[in-house]
Amino acid sequence: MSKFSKPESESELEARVIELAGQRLSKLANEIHWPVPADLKRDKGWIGQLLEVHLGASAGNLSEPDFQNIGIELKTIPLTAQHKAKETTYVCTVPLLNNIGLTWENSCVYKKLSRVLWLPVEADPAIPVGERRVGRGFIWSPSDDEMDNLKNDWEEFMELISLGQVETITAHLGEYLQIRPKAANASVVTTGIGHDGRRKQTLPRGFYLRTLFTNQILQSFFNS
DNA sequence: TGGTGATCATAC
DNA sequence: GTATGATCACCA
Repeated sequence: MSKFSKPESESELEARVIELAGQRLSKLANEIHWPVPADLKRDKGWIGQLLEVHLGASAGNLSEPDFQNIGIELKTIPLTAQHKAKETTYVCTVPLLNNIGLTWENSCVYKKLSRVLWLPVEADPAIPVGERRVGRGFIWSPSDDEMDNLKNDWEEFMELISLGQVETITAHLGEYLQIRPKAANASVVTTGIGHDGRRKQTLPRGFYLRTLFTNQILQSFFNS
C-alpha cells in the first residue's frame, strides 16, 4: 500500500504521524519531487500541503475535514525556537449573514475543532525551510472546559455580528478564539450587516485560535 | 518582540 | 468571491 493513500482509521493515521516525527521537510519534499522554497513569503501554505500529501489527506479545497472518512482535521502548528506556538491557527470563515438560528453545534468552529490532528513543525526563521523538522503530532478533541470557553467566545461574536457590530470587533476580543481579516487584501469585500441593520459590504473575516490556547493544547499533551 | 491587521498562492 | 493552506510585516 502506498504511504500516500488515505488512512482508514485513527490508529493508522497515528502510526504514520509517528513515522513523520523528526523528519526534515527537505526529505519529505524530495520524496514527492517538490522544490523547497527559500522562505514562505510566497508559499505560506506550503508546509501544510506537503504534510497533507504525506498523510494522505483527501478533501482538497472542499469544505470537509482533511480526512473525511475518519472525520479528522489536520492543523500544523509553527513552533518558535522555544517550541511554543508562533502563529495563531486559522479555523474557518466567519458567517456574516443568515446566521439567525445558527447554533454552536452547527457552527463551522465546532465542526472543525471536534477532532483535530495537531502537527507541530519547527518554524524558527533561523532554520532554513528544508532543514526544519516535523514534531510529534497527536489527535485531539476539546475537553469539556475548553468546549465551554470556545462556545462562549463564539456566542459573543455571533451576537455582535447579528447586531450589525462586525466592524467593532478587533482581534483583542475573545479568550480562545479571535476574529481577524481573512482575505487576499484589504480591498476584498463580502456582504455583512451594517450598524443600521441593512446589508453592507465589509471585509471577510475568519475565526482563529489564539496561541495561548494552542500552547495549552501542546502542553497538556506533552506533559502527560 | 509579540499580536494584530494585512497579505500570498491556488483551485473553482 | 469562496474555499483550501497559512505567514508576513509593522507598530505599540
